[in-house]
Amino acid sequence: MSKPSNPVKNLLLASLPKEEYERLQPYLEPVALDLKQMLYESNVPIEFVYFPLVGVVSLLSQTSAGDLIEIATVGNESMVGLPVFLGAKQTPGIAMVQVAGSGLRMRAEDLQAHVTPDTALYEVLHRFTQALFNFIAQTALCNRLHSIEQRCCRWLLLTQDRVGADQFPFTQEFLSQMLGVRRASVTEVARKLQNAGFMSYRYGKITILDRAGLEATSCECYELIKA
Amino acid sequence: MSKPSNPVKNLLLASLPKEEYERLQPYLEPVALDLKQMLYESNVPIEFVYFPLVGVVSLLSQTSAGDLIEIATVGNESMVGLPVFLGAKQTPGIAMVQVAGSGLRMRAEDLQAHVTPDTALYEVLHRFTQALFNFIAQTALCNRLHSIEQRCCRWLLLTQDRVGADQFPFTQEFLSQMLGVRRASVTEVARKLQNAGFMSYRYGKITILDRAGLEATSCECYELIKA
DNA sequence: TGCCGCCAGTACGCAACCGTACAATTGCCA
DNA sequence: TGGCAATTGTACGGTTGCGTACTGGCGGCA
Repeated sequence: MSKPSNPVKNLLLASLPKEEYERLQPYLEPVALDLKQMLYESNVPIEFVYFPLVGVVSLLSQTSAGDLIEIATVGNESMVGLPVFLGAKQTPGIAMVQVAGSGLRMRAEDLQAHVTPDTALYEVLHRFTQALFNFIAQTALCNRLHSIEQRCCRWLLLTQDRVGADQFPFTQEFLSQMLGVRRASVTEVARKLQNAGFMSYRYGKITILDRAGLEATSCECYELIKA
Repeated sequence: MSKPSNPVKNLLLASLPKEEYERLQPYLEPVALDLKQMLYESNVPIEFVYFPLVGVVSLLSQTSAGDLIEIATVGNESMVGLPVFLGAKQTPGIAMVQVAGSGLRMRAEDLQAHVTPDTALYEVLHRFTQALFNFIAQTALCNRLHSIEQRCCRWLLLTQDRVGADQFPFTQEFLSQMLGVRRASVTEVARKLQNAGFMSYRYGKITILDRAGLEATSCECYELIKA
């Protein structure tokens, strides 16, 4: 369908014309994305933007009390560091690696200097901005209207989509922080989902067994975000 | 400080150089913003973008069940119709007039044609996009972590800021929909706030009496959004 | 092999909020 | 002016999720 452009496994970069990708390549540097690594912190100038290849990155907001809440997640379909693109040096938000992987990074100055309005990447980032908007809006709604069980399923599905494997590591404690609920609540839901045969887990590792079951238990937000 | 540019009371337009504003003026058309008017609906192509002069516009998300939730509000400091700027014809979101007023509107095609990357407005809209991002992220967090009373105060404060008057019309039913809670819950909070002397109201009209009191009862989200 | 730190299971009382229903009040308009 | 619709007040039981605490299982590391 679409003309083959380049072999990079970040979909955003992969969508670029070959020439443009080659022009940007000197500014791209491979990096590991380590679990719980902070890609940027609250109100600290952003040094790099990241194009994930493998793994999942969470965008978080935090209260002055230190509570963290996941606002959206970003995978290999997009970029971490949108504020740079939008002309901000820093944001009140936080970006943290949720599932370890790897990516390409670019200095914020290079993005600003070389991703100009006449480039394809610029255009794509605009569209991605809109998509992220919809994601966050859906999260705000979901946080207000849906149960822990529903949000839990939504999270598992979204994460699995991005990881691309049936199994991935994370603790209930971690998930409870992302969802902004008690760890005990996650345990209860997890047991329920395991009893239903939708997933199994032990000691920081989860295996998805029945996506359809999870989808049925999740809220519509999952479908909407995916689309 | 800033050079006086033009007398328009939309702060976004007012920040433009005089020449640019004059260039855009032919495409701007004054309109009334009527209570509960839909400026755009879910997944319907957006025809106009709006620069509010007076009044408040809510950005909403909705579920398939028809529940509406307020995601952010927009006043005379900005523009309604960001998706157009970001290259989307439509969004799953909704924009509805929450406090009646007036504004200027521009056809979506005109915005796309005349607000090009070399214009000041383009640059400003980028920054505004980032600001709206922060707003929505804060809403998502607030929806998850804060009480109805806190969110109620936050809403009143934000709305008063935008209205610029101590008194403005709205019903508890309406507010309950914005916050995504029961009408009865709003009634209870409203009575509490009235007894505390922070506000008074009757029959669809509210008067703010003690901003400091509201601010103390509100969550920090108000301060953060304002900044 | 045994210890210790991380992780998950479970329980209990409690507060917030919901769904719902019905009554009381206000203000518009016929 | 009287009636009606819109708005607000209030109550009640039920559910969800919270805060907290304690227990037990797992696995790495000395």
